[in-house]
Amino acid sequence: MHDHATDTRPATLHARIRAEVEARILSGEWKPGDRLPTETELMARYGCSRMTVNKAMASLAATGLISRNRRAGTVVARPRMHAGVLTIPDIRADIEARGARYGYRPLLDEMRPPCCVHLGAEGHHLGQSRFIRSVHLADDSPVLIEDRHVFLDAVPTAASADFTSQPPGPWLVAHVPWTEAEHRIAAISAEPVTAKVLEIGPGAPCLLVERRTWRGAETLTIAKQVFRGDAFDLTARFGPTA
Amino acid sequence: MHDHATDTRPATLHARIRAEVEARILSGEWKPGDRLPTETELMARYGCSRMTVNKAMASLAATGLISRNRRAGTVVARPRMHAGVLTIPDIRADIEARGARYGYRPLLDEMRPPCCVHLGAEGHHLGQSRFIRSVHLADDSPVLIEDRHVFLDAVPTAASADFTSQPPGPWLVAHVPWTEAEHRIAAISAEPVTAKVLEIGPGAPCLLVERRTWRGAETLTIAKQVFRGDAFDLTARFGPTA
DNA sequence: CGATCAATAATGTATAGATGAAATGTCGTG
DNA sequence: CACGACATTTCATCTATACATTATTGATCG
Repeated sequence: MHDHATDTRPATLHARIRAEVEARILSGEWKPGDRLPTETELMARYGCSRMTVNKAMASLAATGLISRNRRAGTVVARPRMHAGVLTIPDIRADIEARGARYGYRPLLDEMRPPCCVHLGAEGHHLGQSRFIRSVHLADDSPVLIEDRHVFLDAVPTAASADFTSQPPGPWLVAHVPWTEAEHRIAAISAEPVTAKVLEIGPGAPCLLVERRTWRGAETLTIAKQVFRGDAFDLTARFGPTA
Repeated sequence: MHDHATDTRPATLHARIRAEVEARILSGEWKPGDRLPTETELMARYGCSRMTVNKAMASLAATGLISRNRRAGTVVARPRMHAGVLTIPDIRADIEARGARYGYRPLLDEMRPPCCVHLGAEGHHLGQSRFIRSVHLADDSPVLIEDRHVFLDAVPTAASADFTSQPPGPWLVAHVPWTEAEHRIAAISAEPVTAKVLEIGPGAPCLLVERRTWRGAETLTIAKQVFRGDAFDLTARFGPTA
């Protein structure tokens, strides 16, 4: 019951320092842009040498969690998702890159009690969520239906966020750092209702993307997106760490 | 002659060491499984302290390019898609995970002159390639058609590889380290010919995956895969570096 | 001949101090 | 008052050294 967060593994000193700093950032105690203690301060706090602190911080900088600058100090990096690893599908950028006008229209926005969310065999309890169903448009024609749950236990600030003009996706990546994400991608036939909303023939091919994002063991959000197959494709790029 | 590989920017000493070792691995000079010099040897070669060498090697180990063991030394890691960052779709594992029997049948295997490959607006010259068209089966029913180019300038050993019983995908990930990959994923309607091979109705939804892989600036391989939409979905998971 | 165990060689971790580079602050001059 | 030169602070890196850890190696012993 004490497994505070998975497990604190103080294997080595610099690993412990790294883990603690990381925990504070992921917990939100140190927010993006915040300056964190100087190496000298941490050195004093942990009673170790600067090299040890340096190793921990260099490691965090390598993964992109923090950003270090000479003299300017070390700050928590804003949660860009890349780390050079992945370009998450940014619908708006994608649409505008094709020269089309992006549009967003929320259809539904309601609170869902915990019981409403049941998926997978996992007994994981997912708390109360805010559920947003929305349509994304390119030049006024709908290209994507999105059903999204944002779990308020993990992201309490989402309760008061305004999703009438801004879709929840960009808001989340801008405000909430995550540690893990899973995408499930499939090709499906459009169901009649879906087809009507997307203005395509029934049975037309659609791209289904189910995305789930975690911070540590907590599920942050689950999204189910249905794209018009003829209007959209995903690209994911994996590159060097640089 | 000076831009040996992109650019050697010896910003710092350990970065330079890291870059040089990395270059030798990616160039194929040091192959997976090879033991590379000990820290003491590198220390002598670069005329620096062991800590500096250690920093470079630790960094490489963190990204998964090399594997380090006490006493046993450091070896070039076999190119798993490392770092737990991405689970590349392994068709065979996926099929067998569902309890089905995996099958592979090559349909075509020929050399293609350089001129045959033309894609994108890029003027990049892609050399001679080996082209393999194949079908992957689950319990003897076809689920995937794959068209693959392997570029022999970048992967000369592929010229003599045996792709009659083993698909080129697994062979490549086992033998060739890559630095960059791009996936383009779309939902399409099956064309009549494709539908016939996949034993589905014409117009049925299919998942199209176009994958392109680089090592540095060189294109290694381009694959176009058409999955039966009802039989398959992709999952990609991005997780912590641990 | 084979199992056991100690020597050894490699990496992993840590400390302390020196040096370098860059942004900030201060002071002096036009 | 404005602007440039210098000093200061602070972080980044490198060196040198020491000890810890661990798997291989090889010698010893049953």
